[in-house]
Amino acid sequence: MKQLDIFKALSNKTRLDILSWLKDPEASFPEQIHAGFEVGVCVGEIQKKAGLTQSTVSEYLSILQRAGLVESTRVGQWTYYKRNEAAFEELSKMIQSDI
Amino acid sequence: MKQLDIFKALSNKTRLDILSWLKDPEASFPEQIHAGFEVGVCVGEIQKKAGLTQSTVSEYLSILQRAGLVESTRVGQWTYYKRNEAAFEELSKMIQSDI
DNA sequence: TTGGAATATCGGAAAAAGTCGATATATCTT
DNA sequence: AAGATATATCGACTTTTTCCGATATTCCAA
Repeated sequence: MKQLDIFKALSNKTRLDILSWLKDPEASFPEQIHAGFEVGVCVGEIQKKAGLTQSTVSEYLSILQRAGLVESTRVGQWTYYKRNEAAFEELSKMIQSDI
Repeated sequence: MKQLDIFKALSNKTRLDILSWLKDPEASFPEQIHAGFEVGVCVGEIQKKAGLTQSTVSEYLSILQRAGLVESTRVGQWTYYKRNEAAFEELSKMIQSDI
């Protein structure tokens, strides 16, 4: 069930924080050297801000991605993650109609 | 954090089912003898439909209540639970603005 | 083509959630 | 007051989630 995966993905403080940071990357992260923020934010920056290990943050990002809440783009050795705003709109509507 | 409690409450298949049943009690439950559906549905009916033990369902309902998603009314020996629709509207908006 | 940097994946220990049966509490009936 | 019924709480066990360190993979640069 897809709903369930979304709610599980949102059931963790750090993952909620990450989503909120990605809402305004310019404000939440220092300048990125290798790409503009349009592509998203790379794992390393998110990891530093989260204060958890690299493996944990990588895992968290993939949980968010499997839930459809973020999208990733690989550019060279970096993977950039950004929010999938459409998913949040859908979620908002889904709560009004399906739940 | 309140958001987190809401998402945790929604991170369980049975609890999602209960919320959906409570959306249309007349359709989801046999007639209640001791009260109309305005007050909600009693724990026993929900338990039968969920197919889990009484203790588990009671616990689930209190998780939903702590998250603010349902409200309870005690009438005699029965506790009736119903949805708190305002909470779902708030949640829907919260997803659009806060998350 | 080798070394280094960024990310992903794997295996495991600890904490949390799911679920049960037994028991406690509250209320109704007689 | 006693027994019956509905619900809540407790203690235990199992499953899932959290989070780590170690290792694998991918890609870049010299």
